[in-house]
Amino acid sequence: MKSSQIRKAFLDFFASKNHHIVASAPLVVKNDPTLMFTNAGMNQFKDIFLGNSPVQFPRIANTQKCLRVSGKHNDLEEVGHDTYHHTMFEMLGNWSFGNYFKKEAIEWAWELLTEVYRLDKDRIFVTVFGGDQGDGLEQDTEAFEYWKAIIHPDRILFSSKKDNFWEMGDTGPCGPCSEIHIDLRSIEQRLAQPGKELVNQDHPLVVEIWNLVFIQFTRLSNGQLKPLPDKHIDTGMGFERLCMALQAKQSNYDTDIFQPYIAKLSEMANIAYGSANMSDVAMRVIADHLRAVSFAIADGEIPGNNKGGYVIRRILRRAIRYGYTFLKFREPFVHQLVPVLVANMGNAFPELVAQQDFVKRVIAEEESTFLRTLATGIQKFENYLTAHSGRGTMDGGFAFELYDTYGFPIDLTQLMAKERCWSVDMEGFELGMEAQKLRSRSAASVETGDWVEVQQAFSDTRFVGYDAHEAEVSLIKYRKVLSKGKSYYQLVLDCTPFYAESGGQVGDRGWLQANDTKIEIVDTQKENNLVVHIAESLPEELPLKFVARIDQVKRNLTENNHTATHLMHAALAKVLGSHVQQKGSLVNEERLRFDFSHFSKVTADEIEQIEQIVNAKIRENIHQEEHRELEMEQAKSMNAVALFGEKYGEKVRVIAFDPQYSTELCGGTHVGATGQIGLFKIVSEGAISAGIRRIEAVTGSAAEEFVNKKAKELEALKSLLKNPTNSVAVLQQLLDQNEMLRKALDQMEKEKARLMVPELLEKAWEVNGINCIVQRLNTSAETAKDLAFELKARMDNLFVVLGYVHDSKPGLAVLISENITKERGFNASEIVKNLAKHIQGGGGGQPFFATAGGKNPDGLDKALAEAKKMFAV
RNA sequence: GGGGAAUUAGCUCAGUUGGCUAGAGCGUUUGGCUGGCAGCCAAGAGGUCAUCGGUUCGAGCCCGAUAUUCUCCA
Repeated sequence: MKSSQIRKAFLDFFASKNHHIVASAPLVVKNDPTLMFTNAGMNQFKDIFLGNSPVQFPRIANTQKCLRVSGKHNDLEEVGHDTYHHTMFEMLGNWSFGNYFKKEAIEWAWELLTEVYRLDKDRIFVTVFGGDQGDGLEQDTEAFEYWKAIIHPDRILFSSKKDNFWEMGDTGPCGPCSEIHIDLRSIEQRLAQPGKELVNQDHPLVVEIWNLVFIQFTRLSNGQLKPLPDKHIDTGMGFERLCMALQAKQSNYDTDIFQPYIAKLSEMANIAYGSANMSDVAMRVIADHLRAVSFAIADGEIPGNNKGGYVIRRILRRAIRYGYTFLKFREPFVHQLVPVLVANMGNAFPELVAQQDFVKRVIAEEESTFLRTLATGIQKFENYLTAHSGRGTMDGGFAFELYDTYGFPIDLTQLMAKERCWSVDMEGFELGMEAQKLRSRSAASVETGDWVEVQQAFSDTRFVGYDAHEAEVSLIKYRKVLSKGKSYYQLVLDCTPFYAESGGQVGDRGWLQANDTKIEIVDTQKENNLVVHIAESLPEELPLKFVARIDQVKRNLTENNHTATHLMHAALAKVLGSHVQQKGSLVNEERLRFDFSHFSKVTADEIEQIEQIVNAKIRENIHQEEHRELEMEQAKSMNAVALFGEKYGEKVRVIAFDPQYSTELCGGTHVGATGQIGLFKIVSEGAISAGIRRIEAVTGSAAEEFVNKKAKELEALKSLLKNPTNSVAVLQQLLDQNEMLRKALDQMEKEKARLMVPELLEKAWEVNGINCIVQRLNTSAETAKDLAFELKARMDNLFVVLGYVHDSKPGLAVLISENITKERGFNASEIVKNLAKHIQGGGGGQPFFATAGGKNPDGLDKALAEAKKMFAV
């Protein structure tokens, strides 16, 4: 069975059991402060489990792309070294939200595995939760009974809380689970040791393939468990492992999910897979990481230096590093695998096909950046070895600096050191690392208190802000949050006119008022689907009912910018082409910022065209067309623009300004008619990373101010230039002229020095074969220096002391022919220091030439006199 | 969000306790030599040492701010 068929069979099976099949959520998580990437199939249903969102379909199944780089069983550094760890993987899952429970979950799992996939029943073992004293929980006899009806009790194992009790986090929904394991060893091995003994022992061929979680409790922050009124099923089956089992392979990497990349890599590197351990590891690493990185980029997470972007960068760089070291690639290579990936997975994940070029380009760019980083690191490394030759051990601090500051991988440092028979002080390295981690952690801790529930029976905050700017609301719950020594409160209301930050539009500000108490709301945000109103302080007595009113001025200005963003998005596609995809957006009351995929600078001409189109649309005063509750299919038929990497619900909202021109899926708020925007003006355009440009723009009075300021600046410049007809040419001429004059002046100074030379040479006197010149001048330090060097060129065996006063500051220059410094032991630096005492200064230089400056011009003659004394006739 | 670094010629980079008339290789220009490959020799041009301010007799170097870029951690 091919992997694509295996995936399809799963979805078909659960569809036949009345499950609604949903698309995989994006890999990149938005609106959840605790999570950067989707790391489990249940992520997109978290709000349903938490009770923040209503249940639309009680039965759901899907395949979900997931990414894990850390956690109890996942360390990035291990991926590729074994046969079954991955960064990105697919999780097949079926869900019940308050619908069926343990019986059906167990029976269907068995039916699918043994009747559809026809797995060998003798190879299957299951585990059941064995109870836990600390939590006061009995063993899960219910699950045990259901299993006993279909599988021999010998094959059922009871396991501890560690393995068989699932929790979402420190608090929240949780419950016992039941795992299905499969023994893929050969008959001989199975006879030699019963598979039962290897379950949960990290054996590569006795693996868990499916976890059935029975959510029946919620854990409170005091650690207690509270039974849930509605019980849920949450299952997850590792797709890659399932394929390994069904394709009778010994390793996930031997399945048709990974082999195409390995084959291609093997061809590119001209190294057969299986020929050497480390090259095999490298190929597995790259095959795995290629998938993770490509999917993340397609979902909008670009390699970068913080948050999710940094995770992606680390994964990609790890792939490059393995290719560099073990497959000897010296040019970007990972991006060449993207077409293979698209050919393989494009069918199941259309976003890959649509974004293929972009993904390829971003990866290629990151690859060449990293290869450059490696090159500078190698140079630093070599410099260090030369500077400390003979030591044999590299200082851990330096190794850390190489890693921390120059991004040079520590294992590469170790490898290169080993090749030279050096070692690396790893203790010192770890020390530096720990200090770094400590700093970061202490800077970013957030403490959240328990929710104080004021009212029950709550499903979803109703948003009324599209139509109203104020509303009567009641408080549902609130909590206190501590972050970086500051505390604030989060409030949840039954309904609200406050728009919560999302889709780039900032959250509303405003007030909650009840009789004489007034609470200021400084921001509104979303945590998953939960709308939280943020207040810096709360009154002692908290009323239950309020009038909620938003700051309307801020909202209006924000709407101007949001609508302008839509108009510009459409204009960009028109002017630049259809490859323009939104990659990020920020809309607040001051300006708008829009990131989009495009591979070259937007020219001044194009900017002008874009502004023209947008301003024309503003002047048309187009009325907003809003469709609040559309089926996704309907929206698509209207050609509404949707974003990759954005999770849309079953019902979507569509905003159009002239359906022929701009139609977008959007939850944000907009102007009633475009004329309100007044004026649109692009303020800046630039690159933000490979293949992504950023435009910032302003509207309304802010745009007016911007234009006026520019005009004033230009006026001021022109009037300084005496209002010429062609001010640019005049300015250029002025700059050229300035450069020319500067050089001419330089020449003059040198010339002046040269002219003084004969006169000075005449004043020279000779003592013991040394030609002495001591003279007071009226020049700058620069000229005196030139002069000294001119003299040196004309006369041998020279000893020169020149004194000068420039800008009412005295200075000295001492020059001695090099042969004399050596033969007679004179040192210009020491001499000048001595002489400088008379002018209250100090100085120094090389033995043959030194300068000094001072504060007291009156002492200059004294200094020169002393110089003369040294060589008195 | 918190650290560490970098910014010097068209490019890649040196510049060691502040004393520098700021260097190298590549590239470039000119002249000469030369039968191949990155040909050889000689001479030259090319720098407000990122920007602004400070310390100092003196700053490419020290201190502060800004900008841009790189990088690690969360």
